Amino acid sequence: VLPRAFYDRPTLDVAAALIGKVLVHRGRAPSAGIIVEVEAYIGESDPACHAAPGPTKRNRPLYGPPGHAYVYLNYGMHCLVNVVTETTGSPAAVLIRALAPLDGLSAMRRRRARTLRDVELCRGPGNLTKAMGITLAENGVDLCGRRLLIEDRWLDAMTIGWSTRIGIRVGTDRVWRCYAIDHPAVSGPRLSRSLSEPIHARVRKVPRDRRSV
DNA sequence: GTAGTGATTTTCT
DNA sequence: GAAAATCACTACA
Repeated sequence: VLPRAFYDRPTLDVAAALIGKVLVHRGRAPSAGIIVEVEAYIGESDPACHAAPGPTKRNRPLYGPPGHAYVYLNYGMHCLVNVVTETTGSPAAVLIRALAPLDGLSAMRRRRARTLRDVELCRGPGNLTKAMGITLAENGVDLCGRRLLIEDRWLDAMTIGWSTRIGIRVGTDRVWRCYAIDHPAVSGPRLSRSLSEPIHARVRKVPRDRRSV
C-alpha cells in the first residue's frame, strides 16, 4: 500500500507515478483496477482546479494533508475521485480518469451494466466511480487506511504519455493529463498508431525522471 | 467512427 | 441563476 510520503510530492510526479498502480475499494463488493489515466489539478492559480476560488466548504480536502480522497459530484450526477497531493495548505490533487479492471468485475457489471466489455467498465472518471462503488461517502477518507487505497503490485511496465487535460473549459493549455499509451481502457481521444500525426499534437515522451513502473 | 443534445444537483455569486 | 474535471442516447458517415 502506498504510504503517505508517496503523495507528499510535486503533483506531476505523483500523477506519473500513479500510472500502473492499483486502486482498491474494499466496500460491500470489493473491486480493484489498474490506473491508466489521470489529470493533475494544481493550486489556486490553475483556473480548472477547484481551489481556484480560494478555500470553500466544498474544496476543503484539497487544502488538507496529502494521501486523502477528494470526491465531489460533477454535473449533478457523477462522482469523481481525486487523490490529494502536496503538503497541508497547498491545494492540489490528481483526478483518476480511467482504470483497467482487475478484481471484482462481476460487482462492477452489477453496478453499471451487465453487457459492458471489460475495458469499458472503468473508462471515464464518472464511469469508474460507479463501477468501483465510490460515492460522496468516500470524500475525505484516508488513502493510507483500509477502505480505499492504492497498491503497488508487480505488474507489466506501461509507456506513459502526456497531453492537455480534457473535459474542461478553462486551463486547457496545461499539459497535465498522463496516461498509458495505447491502452484500450484510456478515455477520450486516444493515440492511434495508424495516424501519421497524433490526435494530441502535444503528447510527448515522458522525461526519464517521471517514468513509472 | 463523429456530432449534437439533454439529464441533474451542488456550489458559489 | 449560471456553471460545472460527464455520460448515454440519437442520428449519421
